[in-house]
Amino acid sequence: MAERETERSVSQTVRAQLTLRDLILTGGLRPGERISELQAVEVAGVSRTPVRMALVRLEEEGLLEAIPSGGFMVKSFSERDVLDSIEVRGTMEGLAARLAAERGVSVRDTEPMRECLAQIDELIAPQEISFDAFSAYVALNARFHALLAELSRSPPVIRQVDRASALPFASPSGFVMAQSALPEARHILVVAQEHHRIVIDAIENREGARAEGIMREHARLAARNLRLAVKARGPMDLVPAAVLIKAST
Amino acid sequence: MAERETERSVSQTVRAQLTLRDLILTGGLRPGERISELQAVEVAGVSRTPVRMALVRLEEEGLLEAIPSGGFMVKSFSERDVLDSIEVRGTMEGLAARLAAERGVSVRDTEPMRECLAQIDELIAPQEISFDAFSAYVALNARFHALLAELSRSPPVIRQVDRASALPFASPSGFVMAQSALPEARHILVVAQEHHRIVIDAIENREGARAEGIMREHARLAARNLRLAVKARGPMDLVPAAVLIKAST
DNA sequence: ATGATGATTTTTGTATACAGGCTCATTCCT
DNA sequence: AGGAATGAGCCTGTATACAAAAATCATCAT
Repeated sequence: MAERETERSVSQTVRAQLTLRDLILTGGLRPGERISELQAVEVAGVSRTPVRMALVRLEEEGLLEAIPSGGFMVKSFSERDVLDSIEVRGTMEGLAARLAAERGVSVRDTEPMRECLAQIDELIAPQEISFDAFSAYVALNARFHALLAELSRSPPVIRQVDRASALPFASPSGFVMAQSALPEARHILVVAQEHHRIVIDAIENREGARAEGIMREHARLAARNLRLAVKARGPMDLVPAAVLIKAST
Repeated sequence: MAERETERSVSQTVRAQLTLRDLILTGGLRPGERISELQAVEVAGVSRTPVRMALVRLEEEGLLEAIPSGGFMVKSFSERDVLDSIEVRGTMEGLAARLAAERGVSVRDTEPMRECLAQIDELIAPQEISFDAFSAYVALNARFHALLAELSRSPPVIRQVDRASALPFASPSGFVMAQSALPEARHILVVAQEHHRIVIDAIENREGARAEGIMREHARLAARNLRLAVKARGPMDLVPAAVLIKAST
């Protein structure tokens, strides 16, 4: 009953996973809190089997932690954990970029990325960037990073990049919305775009070290955004999974 | 019935996971072959629920691949995939070493690693290394690498290192047994031990770049072992999951 | 008042039954 | 003879029932 049209064809497991993930990310469950399967069943509106499946998937995603005596609890992250997760993602993207550069790519491969680049250019051209433009940037940025990983042409590398980007706050666009309220917003986006441009240039010129280095630095932009957002004490509601980040001790 | 004493207390899920993993790694299932749950139930001797759980876990481990229409198949890897997986592992271990170096460690932290070092020294001292000594090396080497990851004191980094090492042929000791039959065997072990020594030295001296670089190079030793083993066309039976590696096209 | 112990109650782990979908083989039509 | 359609069998996804283990609460003893 009350099943939404949009979710009608997907499996119960996926539906439960989406529902529970959303619940965790919006703070419906407190970090450290044990997730009762029965409770999850009520929320998701499916039976225990797909709920259990969803919990396992969310654990591998990094949002949940297995309790030794059984069951799962919501994971909590220190600010340091978040910064390290970003560093891990940057390291993996650096590897992807380096391999792409070392192994060479055709102009045909980088074409869709250049398209992304151009579209982002348009978005950040005006002096004042609208909230909607930030949203559009998030999608475009995610696409750019996905394409970059694929440029490595290495399934194992792509897989690991994806896993490193799974945590909402570690993902390439994790803190973009958070910075939308910051005065430094446009500046950071301009710098990020410069990074995008450089990594493509480096890859096309087969400069592996340069490509790797710029992607690592690029990820650290997200780290800087986090620190700025924390210091400003305002835009944190805009960062996904902010509720999972426990106050620094 | 016929339940082994050693496996009596573990959960059915873990038992199924161990059984199926072993079956895959020893070639009981061919790469690309669909794993029937019913068939897995017979093999593991438990019901479908824990089998299904085990299959999901083996998928995240990287041994299985989900089939879009449902179910799982045994994953197959090209030689390039294996080499890339090793590179991923080396990159993550490099990150762990760099962070350890940059953030500093106490002598108390590196003490157990120095113990490992000393024990390995004893093992590889004789000119001829026995098969048993190789086995002992595998355990000691695994312990050293685990300790190194922990030196980063970063749960996200440790987690990602572990995931990168999960594939048998990507693990730090993946190709050690394979090289036991190689003439270059002792030489490689001596060089590997030198790497171990250097990474500790670098970390203690807070030389982040050096620590990172040496761990990357250290992982490439495994890559070299693979190539040697493939060329020699003999010791491949000793490498775990060799059956998953499809002949290079 | 505090700690321990035991019973109750909830929760998770496991097994199994059922239904829908997919695969494959057979057959029929062109 | 080749291809498409149809049907049967099997397989996976889901729900639910049952049992064992864990957590909680109350009661009793110190």
